[in-house]
Amino acid sequence: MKLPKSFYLREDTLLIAKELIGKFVFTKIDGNLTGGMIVETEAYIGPFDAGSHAFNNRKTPKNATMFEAGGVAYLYICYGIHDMLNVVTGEAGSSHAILIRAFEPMVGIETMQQRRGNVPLKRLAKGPGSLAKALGLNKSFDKERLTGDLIWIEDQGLIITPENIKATGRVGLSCAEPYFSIPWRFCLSGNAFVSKG
DNA sequence: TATGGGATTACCT
DNA sequence: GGTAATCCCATAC
Repeated sequence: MKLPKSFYLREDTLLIAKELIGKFVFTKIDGNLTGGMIVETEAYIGPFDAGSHAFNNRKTPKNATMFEAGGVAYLYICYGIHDMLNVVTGEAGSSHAILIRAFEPMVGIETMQQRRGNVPLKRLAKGPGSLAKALGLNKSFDKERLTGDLIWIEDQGLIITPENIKATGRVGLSCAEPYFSIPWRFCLSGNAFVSKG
């Protein structure tokens, strides 16, 4: 079943980030259904997190989407090249978000390979930039609802036990401690599609 | 109006 | 394992 808006509106973003492991993310763009099982996420707790765009409640036109109520997508361009898919969580104004870093391809693999340039299956959606590209997403999908028919996340009843979720420091940040090594990255232990570690 | 940096990836050795 | 590619936008002048 498609996750309802209430799933995203909760304030416990770290819990949601863990719960997203083993869920299924899909997009349907130009009639092409693509997606797979989420195996890696990172939490960004806006106001209290120097690694977040919204640290100290810093609000700009660029990150305004993070201040929306939960249940929308926040797409951000990094290094001018890579689009990244985030899930906004919490009530309006919380500025919490979760970066989807990797999924295991399941549906529409041919379409995703065309978008990615026929890279091997193992690299299809490994890493946030690759993932967004495989799903056909870019900044024009910023602020798109996750409860509509364009981008959504499903619970397919898969149970992931806590022992199978590994928490580590986040990747790619250049911010100061303790934010650099705080374990707010979650991945499915031993899964071959996790981007790192 | 000018400038610097960024939640990365891919390719070369 | 190291490094170049690449471009939007927030900040400063």
